[in-house]
Amino acid sequence: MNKPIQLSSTKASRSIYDVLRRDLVGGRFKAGEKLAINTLKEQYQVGLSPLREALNKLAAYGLLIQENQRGFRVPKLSREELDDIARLRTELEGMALERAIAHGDAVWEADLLAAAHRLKRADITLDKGEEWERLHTQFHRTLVAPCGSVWLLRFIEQLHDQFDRYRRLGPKMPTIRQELDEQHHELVELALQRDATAARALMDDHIHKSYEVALARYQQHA
Amino acid sequence: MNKPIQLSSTKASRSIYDVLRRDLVGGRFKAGEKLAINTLKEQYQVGLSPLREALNKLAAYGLLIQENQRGFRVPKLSREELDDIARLRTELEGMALERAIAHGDAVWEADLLAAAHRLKRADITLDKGEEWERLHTQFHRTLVAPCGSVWLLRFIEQLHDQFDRYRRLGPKMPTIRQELDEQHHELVELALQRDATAARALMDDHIHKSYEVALARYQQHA
DNA sequence: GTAGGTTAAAAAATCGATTATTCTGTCTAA
DNA sequence: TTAGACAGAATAATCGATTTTTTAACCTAC
Repeated sequence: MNKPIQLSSTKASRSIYDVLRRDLVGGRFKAGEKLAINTLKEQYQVGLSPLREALNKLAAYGLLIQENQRGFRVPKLSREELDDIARLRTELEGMALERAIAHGDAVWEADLLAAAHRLKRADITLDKGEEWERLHTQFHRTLVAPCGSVWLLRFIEQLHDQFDRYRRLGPKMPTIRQELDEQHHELVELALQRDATAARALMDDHIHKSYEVALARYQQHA
Repeated sequence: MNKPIQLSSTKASRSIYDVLRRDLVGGRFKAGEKLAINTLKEQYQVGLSPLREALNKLAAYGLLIQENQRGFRVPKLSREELDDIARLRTELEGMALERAIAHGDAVWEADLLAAAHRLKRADITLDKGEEWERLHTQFHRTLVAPCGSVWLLRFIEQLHDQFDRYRRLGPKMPTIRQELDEQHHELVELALQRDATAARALMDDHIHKSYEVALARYQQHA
């Protein structure tokens, strides 16, 4: 981290939260790293106040650790936490999927097909950049959207971000990655068939496969 | 809201977050109310920067709504949201309780007895002020503490705060309140007996009774 | 009489500078 | 030689003032 990153300007100060969140999830900061506020200020070309407010929000969200009078730090990663996040994500996202299948209407079906299609188009190009990540997140969000619980969706989104921090540091593993891509379409099919049990089982497996990708990093080094 | 509230001083600026959180959960602000930052600044005797950072954190936590360039607002209350919070709290706190009963050790047993005892002492005095609330929260936290999931505990705490916003606006209902007090001891007994199924069932009922207290407010007016 | 536009007042957001705290390296004493 | 304390530098937190944006009132034109 040492060069200016974003100058998308026009109101950038308001979106500094989104940019930082994206960069934190994307692993542009080292885990455990201490954030030098003045450096960030220059890198992101924002004032101190908006920056500090964004950092405070990110700390409350769980993407940063705020230490007494010692600034902000990127949370460390651990296998224990990865296990925790994966397990809880399985429970909550499974729960939400069942409810979404029970309540989703025709609009949802259309949205789901559209989200899956956009994701598939991005799969094909194979470069899997920031845009693929966005579409992938959007797909999973659409899948559980009509679950009827605002708070459940909120927690799932938070866990998703946490999980992605780990997953995106994992190795390529093209076989598993391709299986994961295929599962997205299978999830849509099961959802449209309103087969909650099968859909939930597939979601469990989907998260477990992603978990294995993330876990592979710990089995290599450390 | 129109008089200075806290002058506990010494480092008050750092704890403005805690004070505001307590006051928001405790219902000292009207639901839907717009917070006038300059007024808050005077009421709580803090500077603008610490105050704004606290408000930002509270917004990320879900106790405030942050509107584009229009400051902060206390979230509205609705029966639909109360249903959502109660249902999700039942699921998550039940899940955590089962895990805690499976993993809790002897230290936990002692902590639990202590927390229940302190709460009972406070029950007896019957005035049910801020101190009772603190002990009550602490009791429920102790109950699920050894569940093994940092993230689950985090979400439960968040939901607990949200739930309490509603519960504390409910009517007296002394009969139900007394039943609730008694259930705390029964929960401890079942936890010590490691009867996860019965404990979870009792927890479901416990939350449901609290839910009825909170709900009563909507059945009266509105 | 009302809709749309203009302007003044209020409030929120941001900035630049100041203050307080923590960190780091060095010196002294046991 | 090492532990502890001190001083200076670096950094975080806070403050007061400024800028920007929103809100509300008023005016004009249709």
